[in-house]
Amino acid sequence: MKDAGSPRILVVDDEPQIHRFLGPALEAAGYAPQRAMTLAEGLRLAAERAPALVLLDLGLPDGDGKIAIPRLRGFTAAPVVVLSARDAEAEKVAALDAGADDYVEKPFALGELLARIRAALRRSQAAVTQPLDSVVRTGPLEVDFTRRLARVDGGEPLKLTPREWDLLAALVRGGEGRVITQRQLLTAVWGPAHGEDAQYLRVYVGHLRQKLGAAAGLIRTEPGVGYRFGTG
Amino acid sequence: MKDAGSPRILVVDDEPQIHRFLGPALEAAGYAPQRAMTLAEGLRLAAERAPALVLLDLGLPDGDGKIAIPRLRGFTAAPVVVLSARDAEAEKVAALDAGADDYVEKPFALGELLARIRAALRRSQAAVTQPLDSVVRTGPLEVDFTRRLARVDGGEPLKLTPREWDLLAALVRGGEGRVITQRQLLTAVWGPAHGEDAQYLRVYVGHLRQKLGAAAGLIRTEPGVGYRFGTG
DNA sequence: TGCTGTCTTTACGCGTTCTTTATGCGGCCG
DNA sequence: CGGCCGCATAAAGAACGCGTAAAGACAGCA
Repeated sequence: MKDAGSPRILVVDDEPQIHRFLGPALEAAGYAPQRAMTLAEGLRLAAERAPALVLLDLGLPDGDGKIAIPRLRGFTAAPVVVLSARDAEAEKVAALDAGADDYVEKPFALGELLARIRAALRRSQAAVTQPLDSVVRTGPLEVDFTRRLARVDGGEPLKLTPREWDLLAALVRGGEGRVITQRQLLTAVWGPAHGEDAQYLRVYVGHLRQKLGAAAGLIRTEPGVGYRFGTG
Repeated sequence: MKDAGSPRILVVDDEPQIHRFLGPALEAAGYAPQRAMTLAEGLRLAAERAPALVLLDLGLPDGDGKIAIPRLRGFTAAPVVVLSARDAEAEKVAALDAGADDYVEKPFALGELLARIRAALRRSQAAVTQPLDSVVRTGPLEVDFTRRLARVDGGEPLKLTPREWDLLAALVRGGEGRVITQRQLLTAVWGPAHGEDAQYLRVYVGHLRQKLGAAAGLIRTEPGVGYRFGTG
């Protein structure tokens, strides 16, 4: 995405107050705000103006904003930052699962919103230019993402089934020391539909630990939450 | 958001005396007071001028100040400090539950009010930077939200159960010195259905204080209201 | 058809965590 | 002074989550 002129930011919200507040603020921050009051208008403008980023309110008069996310994704890769007054965890997860890039709860500080906008734009830039490292070493474990190989202590490549590999990859990609929730792992490996089947995880984490042998300790359980990958 | 010039403080109160008293006092303290006598005017000014903080009286001619708090929260995260009559503890709790950041009992000492204003502004400033680095240090306590870790004096990570972690996170996220009501904590950790089971809080705050050891003093009880996190 | 490897599902033991109840303490008001 | 309320702490049974094993389902393949 080119940075010619001011990046356009499409604001989809039905409250005039929000537009009064955000319009000048976005301009002052060097963006060109586009204004839409309904979902239909938002989708139309997103198609016509090709904004660099979309700020999307979830509570719109003509429908739940969540259903708009897949439709937006159909014709633009612009990051979607969801604005919502609902602080319900479930809403947040549903929006992110639907493809939103970030989520800002509606008592928002302007500074935080701008920081998240910058971060989202930075990511969308980086996604185009920066390939992920294809090989990651962590303690005795070496994971080669492009070859879909994993080995321990430089020995023979592990014989992993597809699901086992996906699970290991999801854990390693999360980064060392980072907790990855059960739902994140389940949606990454089995898809959003199986976000509740935690038993799958127990079974396959068990398989992985067995095959990892000396590196089994790299997968640590975070009870009630998920798993954490890494040493120490 | 630019911090050019003095931070604006919106004072919403129907008593001219209060404005006569607070106006010069706030100016002398380096703020730019904005004056509103009614709820409607206060909301309008809050949207137009984007004040850094709102001082809100609860007893206004055109409606209970409490209902204004969610509306303010819809478009700004500027902290709201409530001015309340002394003997109305229920009012105080309701305002905090509605999203107020702090309360000052009327009649108030100017020094205390200014101190609470400084604290609230400090918190809102911190809120802009915190979500990005996600590590918060407060006295001897260090909390890493993305890693779900907490440690005291740089020692070993605390072994916290899910509920204990959720409770600590809710307290720390509130910011240093901020009061969080029992209901807010209960709904954050146990869900809205358990908004009344204050005994849970006593049990788990007890567990937390025990595990925090030297940092136990960071969780202070606010009798009849909730808990306050932070030093001093 | 039978074999093989993978995935899904069920069952169960075990340790941890949560919930609930009981009890003591201190402040506040009549 | 005595009773009441809210807070803090301890303890015990109930409930839950984790890990493991193992059986059935299903597809690929000879």
